[in-house]
Amino acid sequence: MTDQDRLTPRAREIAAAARTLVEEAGPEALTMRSLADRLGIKAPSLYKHFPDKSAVETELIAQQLAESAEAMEAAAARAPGALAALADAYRAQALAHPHLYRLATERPLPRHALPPGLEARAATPLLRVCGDDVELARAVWAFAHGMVILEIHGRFPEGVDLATAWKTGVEAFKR
Amino acid sequence: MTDQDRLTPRAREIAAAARTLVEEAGPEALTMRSLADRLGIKAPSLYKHFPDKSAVETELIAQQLAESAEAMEAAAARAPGALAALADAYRAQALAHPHLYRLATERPLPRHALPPGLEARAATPLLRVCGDDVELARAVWAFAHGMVILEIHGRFPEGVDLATAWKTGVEAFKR
DNA sequence: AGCGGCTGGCTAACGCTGTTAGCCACGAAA
DNA sequence: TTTCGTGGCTAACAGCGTTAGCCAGCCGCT
Repeated sequence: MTDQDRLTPRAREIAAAARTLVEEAGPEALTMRSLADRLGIKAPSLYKHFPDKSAVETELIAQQLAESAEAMEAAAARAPGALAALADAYRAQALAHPHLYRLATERPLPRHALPPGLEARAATPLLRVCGDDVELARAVWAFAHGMVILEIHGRFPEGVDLATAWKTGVEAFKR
Repeated sequence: MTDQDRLTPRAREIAAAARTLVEEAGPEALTMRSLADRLGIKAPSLYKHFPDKSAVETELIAQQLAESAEAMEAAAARAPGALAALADAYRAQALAHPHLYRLATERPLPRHALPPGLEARAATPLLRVCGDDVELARAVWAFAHGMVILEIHGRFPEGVDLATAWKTGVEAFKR
């Protein structure tokens, strides 16, 4: 299911503008008025295309999830069985879209409004590389998410070598 | 440095009310008006005690950091060298105050406004148990934060056994 | 005893937010 | 040709953080 299936063309334009807004200035900068401005219309007109603001956000969350899944699948195809490659792909995709990653991550998942199967798809490559050990996969996921989100929020001391911490973590989980 | 040193008595009352508000209904529920209501005053009066809303939040962040540090120190004293004990303490403290944990965690740290040394104090017990290996400590911290924050946001499937995932992670990092 | 000034309240207001109600112009279809 | 859905619009509301300006009470000083 692509966005073609669930979004009208105009809604797709709006989502694209919303995405630019978020990627440029963060989730807080996504306002119905600023979004409308960017499209040359007024805020209330947006409600002809999305029921409310959270529906716009949900669309962006779905995009981020799908693109993260794609990145993981590509990494798994490129280097089968390599946890390090998966970790690199996860990190790279997240840091390429830090604001989108925050949006997709720092709230409860709107599961009911997400394309069915998307969540599972995003999890599959890691699960496979963990030999279908779900407990291990959860631990690795927590590690990766923790590394990314702490880096995005600048919680590590400035200018530290995070590559080494990633390596340390990946090695620890490798057996 | 306790809050006695940097807060007037009235400011401490306000911070306490703010904390109740956050713990009961989450960071989004902390409004200057709802906070004033709870104290029986009007919102603008709050500005006689705090320069702005973020200063109130910073005080709560400092409390959370200090209490997390205390929990870690106690665990380290109780079971010296035991990573698992530290992990348990971290998890328990965070899940006992999930809203406060989010507040303290899901934004850049207001380092300049925090009591000096607090950040380092919070990090020390883990660093010690990692044999002063900062890279390892960062990886473990990322894992623990990831586990907590994913659980708080309900990102794991419902009703799964997170204790096992914690154990898996802790074992992996134990060498 | 009287007075000055600080402390901590107050009301009114501004510009921002999401959202709604209701109106209207246009294009396609019957 | 008429009807109707589509997608704009304005006006408005309640709630947000925040500022300006006012005033009552109290503390300490002369």
